[in-house]
Amino acid sequence: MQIHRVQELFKQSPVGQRVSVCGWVRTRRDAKNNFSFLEINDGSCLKNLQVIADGTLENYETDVKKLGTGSSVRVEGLVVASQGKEQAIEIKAERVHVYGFAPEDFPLQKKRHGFDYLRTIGHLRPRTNTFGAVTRIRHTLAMAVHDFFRSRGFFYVHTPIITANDAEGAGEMFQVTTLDLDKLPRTPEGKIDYARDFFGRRTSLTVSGQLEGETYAMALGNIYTFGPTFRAENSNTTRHLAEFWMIEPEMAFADLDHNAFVAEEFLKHVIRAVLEQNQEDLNLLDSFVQKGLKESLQNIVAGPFARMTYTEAIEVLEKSGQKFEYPAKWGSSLQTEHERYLTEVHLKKPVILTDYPKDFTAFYMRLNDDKKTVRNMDVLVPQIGEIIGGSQREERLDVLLERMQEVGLKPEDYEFYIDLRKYGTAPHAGFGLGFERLVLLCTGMGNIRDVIPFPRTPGHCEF
RNA sequence: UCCAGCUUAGCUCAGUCGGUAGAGCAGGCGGCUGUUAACCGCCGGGUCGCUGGUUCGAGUCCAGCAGCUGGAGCCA
Repeated sequence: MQIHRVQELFKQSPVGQRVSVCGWVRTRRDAKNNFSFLEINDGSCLKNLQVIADGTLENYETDVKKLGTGSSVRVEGLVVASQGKEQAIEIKAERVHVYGFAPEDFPLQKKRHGFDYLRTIGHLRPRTNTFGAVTRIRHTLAMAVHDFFRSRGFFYVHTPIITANDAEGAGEMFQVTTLDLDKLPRTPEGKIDYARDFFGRRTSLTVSGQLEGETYAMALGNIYTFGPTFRAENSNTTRHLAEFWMIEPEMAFADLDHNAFVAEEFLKHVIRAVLEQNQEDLNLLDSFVQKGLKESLQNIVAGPFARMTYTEAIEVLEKSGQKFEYPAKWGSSLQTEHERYLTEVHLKKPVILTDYPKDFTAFYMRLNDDKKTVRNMDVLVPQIGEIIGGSQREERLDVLLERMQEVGLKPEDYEFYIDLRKYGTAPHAGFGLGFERLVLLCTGMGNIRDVIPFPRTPGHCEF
């Protein structure tokens, strides 16, 4: 017999049809008249399916009356109009097969749990309403990312996970090695002999696919990557993970204005997808996790983002009359408190900040004519802060080499990157977006560890 | 890494002025009901994070340690 998904049953309301549903019992309520209500969740949607199981079932006393929260069942029966108010349809069971009981020590109760506790049972937390909703929204976002780029002619490029370059110094890297750490081979000078390592050289997990992505943009035009990245930073915050997924488009013959345009369109596209496809899940999160979530998402897609240069932003902050712990002044980086003031108080919407001082930006960002700032951008959104960082890349070989020297990078370590400027260079631009931060924004969840199925943070690697 | 806070039953939490621990939920038993985070009654359930100190007496005050959470920095 075909297995029906709960979401489909609610959508189609096939009253009178005989169906089969598999899922997990959320709660059982026994009625006196020798029957029980079972609420079954199969993960297809937030709502549970109500099942009427009565004493005529051969295993009513032996099995059905013992079904506790967490048990897994297959229910076969007739779809009928419900007499109750909370649902339009329910199943009158003709057969209830128990795959597995969940004993009384099942850690999830029918009540709400704290997210910290749920984090300690990461294998069971997907069975809660909130994590089901977050997982479905994460899925919608991932699909919408591919949908956005495909519909605009971008090619999906798989950049390497294991890398031999240290990208841009974007962060501390996890080393990849097969050397025996107890018996490290040494060179005559006493250094570790990486020539004898698996790849014959020192390698790490990637911190960004951007540099490799640029090589394909300089051939295929518009490309994007969407894959895992790794940073060994000792960051203990609600916005950082050691393993996270990043989306990095790169566009040939594009300048920063176009880059900003695409970034804004992109954010609006994926948020619209969630607003359209996850209404029930959003309602749950809006009422139990973050009040006003839907409204703030609608606010993001409603109007144009604000645009401002770094220099203008500093002026706004200086004139704000606001007392900051760190006063804003030209030449120093924007603090979290500054970003929050701009998006949440001053503008009350997302803002794209551009043209930061070169001193605290990456070497590959295109130098402006003032020689003091670069053509970069940060997209800041209320609550989350920086969600996108990007730039027009430095396509002029001589300027790039000068910048590398300035920040102490050796050209021989970036030969492939320099070749792109040497042979048929072209203006190009791109940005990077932390996928989990996007999920945070769209779910209203407060901690990034709760929007990725298996979070990795300093001192924590379960499963 | 720095700063602050928290740690009491399986879970969520209360615990006053320092006087040897309480509720709800979950679990068991019974009742009631087309119920819907069902409801009512009864029962079982505790190394109060760990170590030490102050005190006649510490869940409560002090110190150290551990874990967790939040904020900051680094960033996506």
